[in-house]
Amino acid sequence: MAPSSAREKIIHAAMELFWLKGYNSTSIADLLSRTQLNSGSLYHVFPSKQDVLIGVLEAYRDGIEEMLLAPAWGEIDDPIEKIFALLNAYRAMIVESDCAYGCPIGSLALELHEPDLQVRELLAHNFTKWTAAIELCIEAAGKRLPRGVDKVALAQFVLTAMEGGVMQARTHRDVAYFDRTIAQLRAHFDLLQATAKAKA
Amino acid sequence: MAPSSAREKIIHAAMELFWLKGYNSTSIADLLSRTQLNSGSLYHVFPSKQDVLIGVLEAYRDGIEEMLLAPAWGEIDDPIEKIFALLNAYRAMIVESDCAYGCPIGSLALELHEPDLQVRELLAHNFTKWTAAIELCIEAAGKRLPRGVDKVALAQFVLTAMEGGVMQARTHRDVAYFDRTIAQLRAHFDLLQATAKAKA
DNA sequence: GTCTATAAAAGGATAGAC
DNA sequence: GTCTATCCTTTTATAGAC
Repeated sequence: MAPSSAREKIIHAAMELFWLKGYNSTSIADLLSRTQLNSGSLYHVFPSKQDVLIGVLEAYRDGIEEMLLAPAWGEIDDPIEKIFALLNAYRAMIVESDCAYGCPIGSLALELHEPDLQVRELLAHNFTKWTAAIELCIEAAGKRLPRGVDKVALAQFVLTAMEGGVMQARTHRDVAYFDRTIAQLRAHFDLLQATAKAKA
Repeated sequence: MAPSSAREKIIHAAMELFWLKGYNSTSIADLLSRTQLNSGSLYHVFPSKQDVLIGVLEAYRDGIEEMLLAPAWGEIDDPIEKIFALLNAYRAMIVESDCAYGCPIGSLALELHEPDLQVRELLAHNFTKWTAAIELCIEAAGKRLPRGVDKVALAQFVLTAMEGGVMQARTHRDVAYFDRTIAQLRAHFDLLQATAKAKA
């Protein structure tokens, strides 16, 4: 599990430090001290700090199934429960961090005010992969949800609920803000399912 | 309308620059050049950069009615339409900024990873005043919403939808992401109203 | 309360030997 | 690919005259 190459060490450290401190507040010196590497090694692999950021965003993008979805879903089969199990995984991270948790992608998306096109597209792609996974659950729920429901919009709404709930829980340092958001989302799904049933 | 005192000039400039560039990416030099002041004047009023931040957050907190709610609501009386009129005001800011708009409070809440207690409480207070205004609308909607609805949770859910919608619209540089989020929130309110009506 | 000059440190990045 | 040393800029903040 210990990262081997210099590249892996740096990406590993940067994923953690960008998450804990943010991009601008993480210095190259922070990355070097954390990895026990020297600047020559870092700059040999990453010509600039932004290239580290790109590597981090690619790692999140490529690891979403293995790092996030698979652990959250375990043996859960029910597609709607998979959605709420994913949200519950975020809840666990909030609690574990004493409510300081922030979504690494969401935080970077708001911290970086004038990102290069490549960075912005990687942020967007991370969101798209996340919502695509939710869309598959919504598809799989089939007739339990109303016929005319906008599946894309509903999947994005789940992401909205996660991001908004995480932001408020973090700001208030109180997981109840997350819980109330998720309870509302659950109510929304329940109402949709009741609607689908009534029309059937 | 032109700010008079040094303090007002700095707060005015900082509100704009923190919003456009973020807190860490706005330097004291940026504030000085924007205000045409010298460092002596700034540090006479604000002993540190963080004190400027505190002043900015206080200004947002104290200006929420006049700067945000009053313009958004104009002559709208219907309490539920007031909620969506406020969200529509955010939509206008998104469009006006070519989808680079970020909520100034939400962006700061995610950019600042280890804020002082005073800063964090000001961020939280800004959110609380926002959701309190929504809560009043929900109260005013009275029996149009179901009896047992959690008004606090629903008001926070409106903030969640705004923040999540803004985040996605900005990241994808496409207002449609905001629109889809708000459409889902509208559907949620419609379902709640239908429920209230059916039980009446 | 505002001016100019400057300290003191941190930041990203580079050079050239090995 | 990695090492050490260092350049150059930016940044926050201070000093002391006016």
